[in-house]
Amino acid sequence: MSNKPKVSNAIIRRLPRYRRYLGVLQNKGIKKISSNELSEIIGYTASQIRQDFNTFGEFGQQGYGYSVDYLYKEINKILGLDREYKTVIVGVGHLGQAVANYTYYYKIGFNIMGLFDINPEKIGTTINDVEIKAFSELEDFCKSEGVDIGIICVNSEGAQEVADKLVAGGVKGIWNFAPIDLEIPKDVALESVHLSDSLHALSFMIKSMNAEQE
Amino acid sequence: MSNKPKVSNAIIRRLPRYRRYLGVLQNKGIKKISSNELSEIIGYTASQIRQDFNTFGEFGQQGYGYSVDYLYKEINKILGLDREYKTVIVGVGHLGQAVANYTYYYKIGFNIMGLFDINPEKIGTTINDVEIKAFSELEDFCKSEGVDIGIICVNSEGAQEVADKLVAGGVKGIWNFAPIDLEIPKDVALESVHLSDSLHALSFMIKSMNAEQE
DNA sequence: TAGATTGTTAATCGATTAACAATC
DNA sequence: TAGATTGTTAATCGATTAACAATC
Repeated sequence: MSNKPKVSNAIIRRLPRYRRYLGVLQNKGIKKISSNELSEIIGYTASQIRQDFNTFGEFGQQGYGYSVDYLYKEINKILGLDREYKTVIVGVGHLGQAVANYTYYYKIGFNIMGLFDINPEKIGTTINDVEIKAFSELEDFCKSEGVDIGIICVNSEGAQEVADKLVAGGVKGIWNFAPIDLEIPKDVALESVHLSDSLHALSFMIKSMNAEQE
Repeated sequence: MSNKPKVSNAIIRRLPRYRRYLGVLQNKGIKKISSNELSEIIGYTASQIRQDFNTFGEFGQQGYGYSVDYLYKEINKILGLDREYKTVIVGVGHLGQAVANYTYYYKIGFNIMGLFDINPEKIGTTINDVEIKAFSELEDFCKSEGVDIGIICVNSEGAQEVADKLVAGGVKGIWNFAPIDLEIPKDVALESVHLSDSLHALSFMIKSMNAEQE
């Protein structure tokens, strides 16, 4: 067991954002950036940026700043994006298809090995050359293919059952879009996108802003 | 100008979750719940739950607990869900359609008044009886219909332009699914769902868990 | 009334910011 | 070298938790 200090959730949420901004800088051909310059565009304090990076190592050079290319590569490594993942999508409604096309389009190392649904009319058809299979085959498929990540795009009623099959199939992480908090073993990573929660937070913010103007 | 203390982001993110759990309790026919019982199922400490609620008022009764029905209704009010919102969706790809069907299906006060796209083949067709219109009509439509919320489901290249039109059209909030941080006036609420950031956070968590087992 | 549980103040904890020595 | 900027320690701030008086 390693004794790395646990990385706070706050930092975990900022890391992909750093990556995103560094990607933009890289595309612009910018070669170096200081914590102060990055602070200007990303909105975190320079101090926080340096603290965040130094949680994982020393990526800068005193008097100079950070090399964009190097830092981008290092953050990719930190995020575990220096490898590929085998994924399956369960539930091929609009959301499932959106996610399927999304990961397909961006080709970023999350490869869709299989699509699963319970609708007999969908089973056997394909999306981006990947065939839609019956839900009953999910667990065996995950085992035989060595699937890393299960993406849940079914409704809240079916989501826990899907999660159970994915866990039984040996996935290491679940990306959940059903509006429910899944129960899974603590050695399986879980990331939920609760769209309704997000919309309700927006509703709250709109209300708060109106209240301020009174 | 009201002098309500600004509600922290941490609380804003917990509120929809309280609502969700209270909805489940309500469906189960449960009439009262104590902060301790709620703590058991939602995972926050009882102390935090009481603190959160008391940010907005006194909703409980000493010696008894909280009435599920009453608390649910009050949290709805706090979130601004005691009214309806007029929305438009810009970008009717799979994600836009997923969101359209989602809000349509749950019928929760976010009414889709219009759908917009730049693809001439889609313009004129309908989804759930709502016609897809040309992007060029967006601003005028928002003004004339009094649209409250704009939902951005276009790619990152077009997103800022869409946001500008929505703001010009007078929307009060933007729900953004493009993987970019939009620049909008500070009196317009912005909630972004960065799917790629979410997926990358999952990747990080998977990596961290593997590291722990070493 | 007695027991239970809230509302609220006080204490603790963790995250953010500031400061500055190290060093390129 | 001198100036700039990181890496890192110290100070501050805010959020969470604990404790308990109020009260139903």
